[in-house]
Amino acid sequence: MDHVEVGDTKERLMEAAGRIFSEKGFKAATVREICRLANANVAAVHYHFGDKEGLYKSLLTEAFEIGLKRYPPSLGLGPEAPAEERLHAFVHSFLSRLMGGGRFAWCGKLMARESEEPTPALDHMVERYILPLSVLLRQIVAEILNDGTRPEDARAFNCAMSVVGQCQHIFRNRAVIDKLSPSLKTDEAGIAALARHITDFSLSALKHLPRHDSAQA
Amino acid sequence: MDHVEVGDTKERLMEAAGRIFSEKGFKAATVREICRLANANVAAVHYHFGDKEGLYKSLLTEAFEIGLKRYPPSLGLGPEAPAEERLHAFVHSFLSRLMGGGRFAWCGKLMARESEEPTPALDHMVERYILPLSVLLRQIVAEILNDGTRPEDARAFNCAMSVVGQCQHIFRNRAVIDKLSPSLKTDEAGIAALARHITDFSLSALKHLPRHDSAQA
Amino acid sequence: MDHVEVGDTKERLMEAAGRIFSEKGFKAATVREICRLANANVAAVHYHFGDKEGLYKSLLTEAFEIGLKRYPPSLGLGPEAPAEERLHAFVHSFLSRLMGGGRFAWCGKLMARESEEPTPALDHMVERYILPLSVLLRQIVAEILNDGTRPEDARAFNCAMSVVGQCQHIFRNRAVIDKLSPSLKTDEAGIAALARHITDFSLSALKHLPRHDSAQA
Amino acid sequence: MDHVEVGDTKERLMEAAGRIFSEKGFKAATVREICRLANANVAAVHYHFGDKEGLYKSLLTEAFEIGLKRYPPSLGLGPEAPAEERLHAFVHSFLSRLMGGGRFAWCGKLMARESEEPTPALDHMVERYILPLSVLLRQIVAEILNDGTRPEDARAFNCAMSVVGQCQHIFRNRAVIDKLSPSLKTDEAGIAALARHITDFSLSALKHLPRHDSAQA
DNA sequence: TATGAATGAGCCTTCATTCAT
DNA sequence: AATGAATGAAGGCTCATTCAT
Repeated sequence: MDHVEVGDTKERLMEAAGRIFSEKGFKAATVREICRLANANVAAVHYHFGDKEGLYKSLLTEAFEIGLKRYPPSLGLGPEAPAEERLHAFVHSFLSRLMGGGRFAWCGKLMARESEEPTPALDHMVERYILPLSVLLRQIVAEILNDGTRPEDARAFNCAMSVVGQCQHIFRNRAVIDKLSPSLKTDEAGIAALARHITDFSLSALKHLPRHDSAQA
Repeated sequence: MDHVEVGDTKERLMEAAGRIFSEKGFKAATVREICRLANANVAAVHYHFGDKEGLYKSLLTEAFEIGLKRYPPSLGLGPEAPAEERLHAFVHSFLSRLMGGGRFAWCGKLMARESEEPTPALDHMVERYILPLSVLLRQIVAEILNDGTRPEDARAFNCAMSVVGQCQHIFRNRAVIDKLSPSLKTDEAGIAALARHITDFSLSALKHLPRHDSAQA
Repeated sequence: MDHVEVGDTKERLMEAAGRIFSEKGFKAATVREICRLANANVAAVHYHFGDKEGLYKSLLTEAFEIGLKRYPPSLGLGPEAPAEERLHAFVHSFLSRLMGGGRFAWCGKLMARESEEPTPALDHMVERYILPLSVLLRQIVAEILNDGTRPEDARAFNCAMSVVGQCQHIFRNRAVIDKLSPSLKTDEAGIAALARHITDFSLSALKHLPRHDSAQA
Repeated sequence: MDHVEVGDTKERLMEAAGRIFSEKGFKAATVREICRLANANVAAVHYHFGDKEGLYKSLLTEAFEIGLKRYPPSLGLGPEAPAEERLHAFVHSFLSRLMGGGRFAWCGKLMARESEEPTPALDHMVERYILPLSVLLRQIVAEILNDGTRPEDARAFNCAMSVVGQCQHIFRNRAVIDKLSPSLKTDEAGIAALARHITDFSLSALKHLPRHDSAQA
């Protein structure tokens, strides 16, 4: 990875910051490294974004905005599509955001990082982006459960966590998984296969989940 | 949290480092902060452990050793116990290691951190601790699937990932979950409830998973 | 204090620079702050004045020019007026330049600053403005002494320093004086009272100063 | 001026900081420059004093402490000595503190600087050191006035300001005075001569000051 | 065994200045 | 005549580490 070369300084800075922040986190990333990658002067960060945190905040908003536009959680399906297909779309898009390569590969990674090591910017992100995603998934889950569970019930929330947890797992444990199962690929086909498995696993679980699930909260 | 006060300097250092490293990660943690918490001199780290990384490595081994001793994945069950119960034990112990409080609360957290941001020490940890855990879980899973799947098959591996992913999820997304569902507790009872849900969800999935699962690898 | 709003860019820049430089000194003042106050672009300074020092130099000349025009050391008195009154005028105008408010409040302050932390521009200021002031005061002093002392004698010089020193004192020790004597005002009436005291003190001294004043130089 | 070479690092740092701060003021002085002069590492400042401001505060206290010990305002005279002599001692010691050379030449300069550009540390300095000096001088002045004026009266305060103002003047206007009167020396003899003049001027003033001095507050 | 002191590298930030338009 | 963008140097500060005792 040598230089980001497209766009004006501000764009190059965001692209570079996206890569670095998503890989190392806010603290461990350095402005110098970002600027080196963006082929820009250190002072440019402070001119365009005020300070390191300002750059991070701008980036975080863009990350959600771009990430959700590029891989929308419905993948084009309307709300009238079968819940099973909508679940698959949710899982597939979620995985793609996290694992996908290309120009905006950092978006999903940054979203995930912010969730694990929150900064003061998290509050707004939850309200604006994450809550709607959570609601959507709980609606799908409740529909599949088909046992009277409502999206706002703890039962639906727990199941939604089970789905999302599976999606994040490979992203969060990349190094370990590469060692345990070196042949597991994460190219487009690999992602598709993973999405298929997670969807199947979750569908199978939801369709037969015993009603006495003693969920709290 | 003011000072660690038990044991000699070396022990206090490890206890303190456990707390700090597990909360902030290797890079963001500072030797000074650890020493302040341990009520020790900055130079003590380098005397006892060579350098910051040496301290981290010593700690990591201890983390797995202590963590797995305190919450063994079988929770006392023998290999002859029903697979359903052994799955529950695996999940419950996993959650306890990550979320549990008390004297060695940092062990599980540190194990998880190392998996997400690997250091050169990871290789050894995988061989010595993680691989056996993975094998154990895949055996349980294969037994529950009961469709000819062997522990070393990709099908079992994927299902094992589905289980572990659910377990890690709440730990990795603490801040977001606290906002989405503020009433969700993680005390002992809360952990037990979560373990019940994850076990039920996974059992339900495994018992009805269609055979054509097109897993790769 | 928000923005300077009168005049074209160059004028606004000088007005703003006057306020900032006179309050903070050359080094501590920043071009950015001046431009913000002048509602002008950072580059404007370098366009109009070459660099920060160029702006300062232009300003310094203006400061003396405007300051001495606004509060001339004679306050309108002719050379035929009694020496006592001319001394009072000198003291009063000096104090007004330093402490007075209003549109050009910065002029006197800047003159005093330059005297304390000289820049290369000082030489010219001394020749053009300060020396004539010094001569004027020494003439007044010599006339009051009325013991054969000539304006160019060390005796007259020392007495002139005594007068000027009293005038500058309150300006230079504002913060301390405010604490020692919080009720001391520096509005127009306060300045007048101070001028009265300094004049009385100095007149009393000059009229009875013993002849054997062993002044050097 | 190359290096400060006596004492351990902390002492060298304070000596060097004394010189630099007293010459340039808090803002314009740089930690790097101080450390270069002290032949110490930049980090040493932060180790011994926390930060730049901590160094300055430590220094300021020392400045008053050392300065007043080296040149006590009474110069050894007891309170029973004639007021005229005590005034001379006050003036002479004040001048010596400001203009004197030698090992601790910076003490008086730093005291004066703090008075002109106050930092948050000023409050304490006023209470602890400056107020007693002010009281002492006002007692002397009131005694010389011998017209019923008490030390706490505005009349005494104004006269005290007149004395102190004369003392500070040469220090604050060094560059200008050097140009107006190049032959004026500030070696020990020069300081003594100046002290004699200021004392004579002030005594002459105080002894004949008209009673109607319309001083305010 | 343990520690107060010291160090050099690197951090984020701010500065006066210049460039291209 | 004026400006938004960009720059290299320098600012204070913190870091992990080492030294001398």
